[in-house]
Amino acid sequence: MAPAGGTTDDDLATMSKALGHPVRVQIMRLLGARDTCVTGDLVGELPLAQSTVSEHLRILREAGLVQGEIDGPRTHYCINRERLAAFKESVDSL
Amino acid sequence: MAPAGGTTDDDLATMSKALGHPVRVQIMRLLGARDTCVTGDLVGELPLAQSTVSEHLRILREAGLVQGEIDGPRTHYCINRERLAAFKESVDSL
DNA sequence: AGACGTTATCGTTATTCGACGATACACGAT
DNA sequence: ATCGTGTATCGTCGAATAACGATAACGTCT
Repeated sequence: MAPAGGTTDDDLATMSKALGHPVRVQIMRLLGARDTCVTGDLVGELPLAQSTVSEHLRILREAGLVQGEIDGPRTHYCINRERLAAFKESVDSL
Repeated sequence: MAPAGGTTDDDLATMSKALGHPVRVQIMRLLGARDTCVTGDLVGELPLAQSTVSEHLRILREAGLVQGEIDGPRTHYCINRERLAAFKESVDSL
């Protein structure tokens, strides 16, 4: 089975797992709406501790769904469009 | 945010979580290739105990991605196309 | 250099997951 | 009714997850 868009089934599982938490879905929606935002903004939108939000961002980042760019003292997060597209393609292949 | 295809973000998270394991992705592929198959067939294809496979099927079933039809002593599993389509739609909306 | 603001990491705790073997359940056949 | 076959469920154990507070790391400003 040729993996779609250079994405293996393990990648599909990893990215699915990352999306397998309501808060992380919400974070993706927030990032999609604003295109980019700082960690603190997300903390303000969510009823969670700063460290917890940071953890969720780490999981999304390690799955490749999101990328963070350090900008001085803060970090700008945005959706990794390329990876997200690859994920959609993998899901479509099911 | 209007949920796509009657699917909430929680549903999206639940289904993503169900797909968040390589074995379950593989099961979906197997079911997709054969259209339907009996639990025993899947056990034969996977290096896992029967009870473990049954557990994975339960998770996929509870997430709605798969449905099992009892046929005498065995159970035929097949992909729930409707729910899978709703899932794809939800993913596309990200 | 020192203080502040922002974010990531660490340590902890309760909960959930993944895998297995053993067992119970349901059905068809004898 | 009993046996055998195929599945699901239960109990258990180790590993991973989710959440938090506390703390460390990094940049910026004075």
